[in-house]
Amino acid sequence: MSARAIPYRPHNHDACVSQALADARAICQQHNARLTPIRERVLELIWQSHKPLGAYDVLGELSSDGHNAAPPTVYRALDFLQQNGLVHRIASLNAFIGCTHAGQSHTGMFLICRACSNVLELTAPMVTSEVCKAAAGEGFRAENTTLEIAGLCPRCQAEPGHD
Amino acid sequence: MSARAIPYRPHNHDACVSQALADARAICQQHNARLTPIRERVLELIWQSHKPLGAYDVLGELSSDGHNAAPPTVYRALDFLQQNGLVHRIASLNAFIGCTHAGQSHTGMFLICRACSNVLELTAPMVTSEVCKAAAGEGFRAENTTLEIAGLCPRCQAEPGHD
DNA sequence: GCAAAATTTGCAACATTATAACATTTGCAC
DNA sequence: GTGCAAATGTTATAATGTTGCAAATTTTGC
Ligand SMILES: [Zn+2]
Ligand SMILES: [Zn+2]
Ligand SMILES: [Zn+2]
Ligand SMILES: [Zn+2]
Repeated sequence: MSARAIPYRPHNHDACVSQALADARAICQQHNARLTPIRERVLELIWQSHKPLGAYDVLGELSSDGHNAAPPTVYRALDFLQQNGLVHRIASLNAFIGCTHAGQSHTGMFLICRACSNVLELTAPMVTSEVCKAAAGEGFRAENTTLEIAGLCPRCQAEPGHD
Repeated sequence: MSARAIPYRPHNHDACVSQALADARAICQQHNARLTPIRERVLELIWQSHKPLGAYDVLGELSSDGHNAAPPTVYRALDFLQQNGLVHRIASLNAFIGCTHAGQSHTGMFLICRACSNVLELTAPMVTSEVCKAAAGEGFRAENTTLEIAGLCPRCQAEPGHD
């Protein structure tokens, strides 16, 4: 059996953050999109862990920074990051998570642990194709898929309640 | 090719409502759950169409009824109906829709038309099994799946913008 | 460089969705 | 009927998200 995915094992999370920021800079350059300081800071905050973060949590962190931000500041930054495929919104949690497939065209599928809150984003081609098939079977043209799975991650199955 | 699903063709919607209410009464009896007048009325309101309805829309309709309800009344009724598998919450819309598979154990998959708002609930066993397979591949124990697909229904592909 | 245009940010108010806490009423068992 | 549990009423408040407009910044055209 293969190794657990990143969120499920100890890892150097600073490397996750650095990578995400580097990717973001590259992608924004390609898109001619401006990754301004606020946007970059919001992305960094979103990436502070593999747990999704609410908009008002981001707002709170910005305030701790000494940056006196209002909700629109955060929502606009999040919109920008979503537009550029750098973060995803988790509808079932009203929260946001850094995309681990930035730059790749993909349909995210999110495994959300109800015990530790960590989220793993997967691309599952077979799932995507079955979803399209099911929709097509009803004559429906699928454009955007929300696929969020709540449950227990491997760590929390073994040892409930840890971080 | 087979006929379109109910929401996508003209039909006697009163029959949808009657059926849903009859099913609800039967299911609540089985569960020893009390389908009180308010709960039944909320279910009926949710079923007024195949479009999802927000909690505050329900609240407004109750007020029109002359019933002076407050938000908790509606949310409690909706919780009850969800518990008993009679309605689903559409996370991506913050809205509620009548379950078309009440009484059957199922994982709902919702096709949401962005033009006319109608929602079709499907059960797609192949999708469910691929989702479980993908989750299991990461060691994740899936408990609850949110699967919502936005796009264009067959009618709106042919003739955009109608009801 | 410099003015005009476009984008981004600041800011205040507001809208929508959902819950908490506690009192009151209703249905049911005994 | 009394007592208990479930359901509902009521008030207030929390959490999430948006609108509209002004000020600042960046880009563009010259
Ligand atoms: Zn990490
Ligand atoms: Zn992604
Ligand atoms: Zn109908
Ligand atoms: Zn259903």
